Amino acid sequence: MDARITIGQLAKATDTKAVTIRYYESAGLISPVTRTQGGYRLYTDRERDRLIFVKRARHLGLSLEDVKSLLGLADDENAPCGQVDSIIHEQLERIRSRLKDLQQLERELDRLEQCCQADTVADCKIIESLSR
Amino acid sequence: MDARITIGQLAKATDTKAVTIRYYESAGLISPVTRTQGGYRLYTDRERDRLIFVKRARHLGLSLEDVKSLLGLADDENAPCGQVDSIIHEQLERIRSRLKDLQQLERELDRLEQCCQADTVADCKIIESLSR
DNA sequence: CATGAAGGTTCTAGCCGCTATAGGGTCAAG
DNA sequence: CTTGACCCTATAGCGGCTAGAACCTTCATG
Repeated sequence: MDARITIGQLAKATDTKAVTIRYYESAGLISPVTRTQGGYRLYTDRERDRLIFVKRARHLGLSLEDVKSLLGLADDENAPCGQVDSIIHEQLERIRSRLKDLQQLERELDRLEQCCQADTVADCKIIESLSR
Repeated sequence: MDARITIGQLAKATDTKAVTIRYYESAGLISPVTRTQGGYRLYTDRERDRLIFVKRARHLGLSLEDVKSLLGLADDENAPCGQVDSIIHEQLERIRSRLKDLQQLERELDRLEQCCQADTVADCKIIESLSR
């Protein structure tokens, strides 16, 4: 119980790279509970869970800053849930906005792709379209 | 005819920032035709057109590297058009792939947003879902 | 012709989220 | 005690800009 693992073991257990874990530490997300005399970072299950949390949140496209906020909120049982909601909501809005942009882009590229049947650049409608 | 303009005038004419133009130069996209004795960059209509080309291509989400290739191709009337096509085609595929990812993300975030009606973090389904 | 504002120059560093490299030190097994 | 796998810190790089410092040029005005 409360076993200590090294960064490499934590990395394997969470499918993260050790360098990334250290980077998260520098960003204030996850710290080792302690270190060996030689300076090796040591973690417990708690940090493993925390790292899994981070990975899930990152998978949602949230910034490290947002993930940090979520971790802070998760640590406080009595914190109001509204802040969590709004982080998720804002992310959803960002994603929807990017979706719109990309859909527009897809249409433009698709149109461009269709329109060129030339052999050389001289007659290329794509180049023409970019030059106007 | 063949009037020379400074970087600030070029910037205004193309709605680009001067720093960005210099950055494009450092990236090998657009150079001034000449300089004043004092070292000011001077451009002509040709560079203005080139910069507009760059902006349009960037608007399609293409990397500066791709834009550079397109510029090179556009300069050579006899270049085969296939390379242009494939740059556009690959970009379209990238966009489609990102669209898929973002649509998936939207679904996940939407589900998450729906599921939390709690007051505090203790009962928050979002936090729970991230912690599992 | 001198002055001063507006605009130009180069260089360096910062943003995000890592990733890679160099040059070392530590740990546990044999 | 040696070996080899692992770990440490520090620094730089990616893309596509953006911001700032410290300085220089240009040109219209008095």
